Amino acid sequence: MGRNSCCVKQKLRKGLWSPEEDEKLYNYITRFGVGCWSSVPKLAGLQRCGKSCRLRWINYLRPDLKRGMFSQEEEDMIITLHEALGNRWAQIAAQLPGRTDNEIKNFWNSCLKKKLIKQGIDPNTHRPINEAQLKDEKDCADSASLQILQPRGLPNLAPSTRKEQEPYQLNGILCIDRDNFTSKQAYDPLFLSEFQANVDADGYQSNFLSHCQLRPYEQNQIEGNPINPSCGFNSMPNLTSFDHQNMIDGEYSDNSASRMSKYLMNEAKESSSNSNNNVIDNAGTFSWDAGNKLDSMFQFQFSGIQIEERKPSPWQELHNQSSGDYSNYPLTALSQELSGTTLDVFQQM
DNA sequence: AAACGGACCAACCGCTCACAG
DNA sequence: ACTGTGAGCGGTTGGTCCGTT
Repeated sequence: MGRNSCCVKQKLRKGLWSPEEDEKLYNYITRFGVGCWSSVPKLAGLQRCGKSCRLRWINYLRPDLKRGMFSQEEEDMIITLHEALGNRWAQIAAQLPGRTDNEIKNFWNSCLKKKLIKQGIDPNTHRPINEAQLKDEKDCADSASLQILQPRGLPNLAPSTRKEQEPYQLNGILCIDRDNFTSKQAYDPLFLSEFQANVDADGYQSNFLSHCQLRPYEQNQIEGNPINPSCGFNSMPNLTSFDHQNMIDGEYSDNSASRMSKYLMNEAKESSSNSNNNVIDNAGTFSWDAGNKLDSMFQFQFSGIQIEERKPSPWQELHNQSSGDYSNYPLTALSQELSGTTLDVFQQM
């Protein structure tokens, strides 16, 4: 008999999250921050375990999540970091702001692994497959000597002799020895500690944003691609703006994001065919889930074609606008349009 | 049009670690 | 030193999508 999960024990909801649940969790976290995950579901009024709430927030609801396809740079970085760190997805994700460990893990397993194999590279060792096979055979034969798998370029020293390992360069990226890396978090990718720190009794405080924009990685981005510090998340869709009539009632077991985006695409298409401004008029039908998939929708809306090559996301495009007038931008307008509803965290930011 | 299978991704599970008592 | 609890991580699963036959 296996152990029952906490959800089973407490008869809590499992499976996909409904927009209502997302709304509750999002509103709770943005208002109060993350104190103790185990108490979040109770306080937020959710029939979920804390673990599930945490995962949902980290992988889906966080406002700073970057969505859409991985860029070539990100792809290269993942490969390089994987070579150095192995399957330490959380640490790899820490180097890629806006990406989650889960996302990277899935991307690795579904795409990058195959890509490397296609290129004749063993995804586990990052060496040419023949060489890797030979090495495996050698390792088996040489099982007496216990060697730790090390990234290329590292001196092959036993752990005990590598007490103070210097960071090293790997394909231009500063890396730290795996052992050291494990014990040292480069930085909190979720900045939840800061997030919390910036929430007081009055609610959410605006300086969280400025913290977000001073991340090392983003600083690099800013150098070549200035970000207007004033825009932040203002353009994010208003979570509280649901029209649940348009959603499937009851169980959301069939509530896949893809399906939702399809639904939204239809909404958007209909809107644009009726009137250019109707996107805003129909904004009330956007769910939070919908907002998460807006990237792909905007790709259609702005260019008319599905963009496969690297292009700035709509969010980036928005950031890149140097003038402060975003009134023509659908999402911004959406946010403005809906600002009168219940809790609008973005207003507080 | 239906069936099938691979790809993709969200979410779960179980383990480890850190920390407080 | 031990124990309990919560957080975090990585592996795995299950559902859906989508292309092919």
